[in-house]
Amino acid sequence: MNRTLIRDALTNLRPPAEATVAGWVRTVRHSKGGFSFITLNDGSCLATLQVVADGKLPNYAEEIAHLTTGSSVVARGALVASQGKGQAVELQASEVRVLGRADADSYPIQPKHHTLEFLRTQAHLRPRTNTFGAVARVRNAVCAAIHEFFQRRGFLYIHTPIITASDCEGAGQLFRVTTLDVSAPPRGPDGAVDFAQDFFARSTYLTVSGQLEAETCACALGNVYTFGPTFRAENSNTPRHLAEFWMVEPEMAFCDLAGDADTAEAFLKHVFRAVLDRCAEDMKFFNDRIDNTVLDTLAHIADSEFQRVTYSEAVTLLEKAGRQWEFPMHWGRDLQTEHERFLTEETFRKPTIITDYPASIKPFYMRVNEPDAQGRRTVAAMDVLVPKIGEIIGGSQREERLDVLEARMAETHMKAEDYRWYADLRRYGTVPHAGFGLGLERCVQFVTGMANIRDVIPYPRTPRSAEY
RNA sequence: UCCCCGAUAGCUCAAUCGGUAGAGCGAGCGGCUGUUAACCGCUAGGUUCAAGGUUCGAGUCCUUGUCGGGGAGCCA
Repeated sequence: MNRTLIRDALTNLRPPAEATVAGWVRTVRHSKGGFSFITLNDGSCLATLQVVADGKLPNYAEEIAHLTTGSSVVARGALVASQGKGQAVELQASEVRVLGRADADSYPIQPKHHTLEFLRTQAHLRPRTNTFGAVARVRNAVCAAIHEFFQRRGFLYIHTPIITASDCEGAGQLFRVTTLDVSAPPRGPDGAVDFAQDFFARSTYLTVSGQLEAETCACALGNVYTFGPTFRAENSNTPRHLAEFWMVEPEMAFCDLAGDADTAEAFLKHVFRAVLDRCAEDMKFFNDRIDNTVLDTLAHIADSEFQRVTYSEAVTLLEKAGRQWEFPMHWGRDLQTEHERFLTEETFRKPTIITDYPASIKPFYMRVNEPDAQGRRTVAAMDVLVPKIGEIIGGSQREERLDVLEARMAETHMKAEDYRWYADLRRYGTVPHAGFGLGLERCVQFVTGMANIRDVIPYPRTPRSAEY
């Protein structure tokens, strides 16, 4: 069908102009004076187009007069200046074709306010609402900006496996992938399930991170990034966690922690600026209806330096804050949510990059720093914290020294043979390299102000929830 | 997984001390109107999440479970 997107009809066409539009009915107002106003949305933008259907249309009495919210419609006619007050232009229809009716008694999306919780139970229809349409468009703009940032800088987009045998130590619980009959799996002599008979002749899982594989590509191709789905079987029930989410993971050869942090900051600023520039209408909606701080916050961040502090400096700040912490802070403990929020929301009031965490609380692959003046051992790790969401990016410089890496693996009782391929990168032509991971949904949450991560992905997967 | 809160009409909510369930929106019908989530009138619509328990009597109190929300942990 050769149709005009409503976005283009509203912004690019200058009346009078002929146009055919197609979409779903938001509301209908009938006039016994002999015509109807059909408010049409096609998802191309937040705004709707008012279609005026004259009573002389051949299907007026039979179809148009009984049109309901949610019905799909194709309308052809002249785009003209509107006589009414709510809109600049409208479509004076010469033809209105009803493609599919929506029974008003059972259609769940009524022309009224619905709670986000209710709409979550209608995941297949909620994209037809203003909020979820806007989320979808902003999410798309974020993804486009992500690719654009890396492509402009010469990063290669690589694809790391979804099914993996490695568990990226410490990154959480795994979903097992198997074709074995779960009601009667083959068992070995010791009674344990014999995964040697499974599809891959070994235990396999859905990936929790493409980082280790991305490192192998970076250590050949220079700068690369992955952008794909990631799975965590953690029983996390919060507005910030999903069992299936999308992660962006750049990996850069010949790069240290400072370069990693520079890239992360430039990256976030690019994404925020792109959304402000390209999704003005949707962002105004979020600012008006969801969170009246998002526009100011994004504009401020896109133009200002991120705060950078070391973990040790952060601990000192927290100790001197003169606050009663639920979890008293001292060097060596991980930062709790209350500490991260204090730093990013109260102390600095902007995105904050915390670096150089104690080695004891971070995974084996992070590069070990020289001991500090007090002889404390840290690693070249960084977390980027933003107000309200908390950690939006986690990254590090990777340990490129074989002996140090092997010692760290031994410390944490890892099986060296499982990571032989990973150690090979250090065995043959090792280079300093660094990277980070961005949770796409947390980024979309931050940009839109949506409070619950389940509302920034079309079909959220969380514990006990995969209905659609 | 732990701690709090909640579940009543299609949706959003109300129901006093434990006394027999009500409104708005939506829907149907009628009226009116270049209307703007229109407006006015009428009508229909309920196993009060489930299972037990206390009581003459339970939407209301108790127990358990299910689901939802917030906080925490884990993290992105």
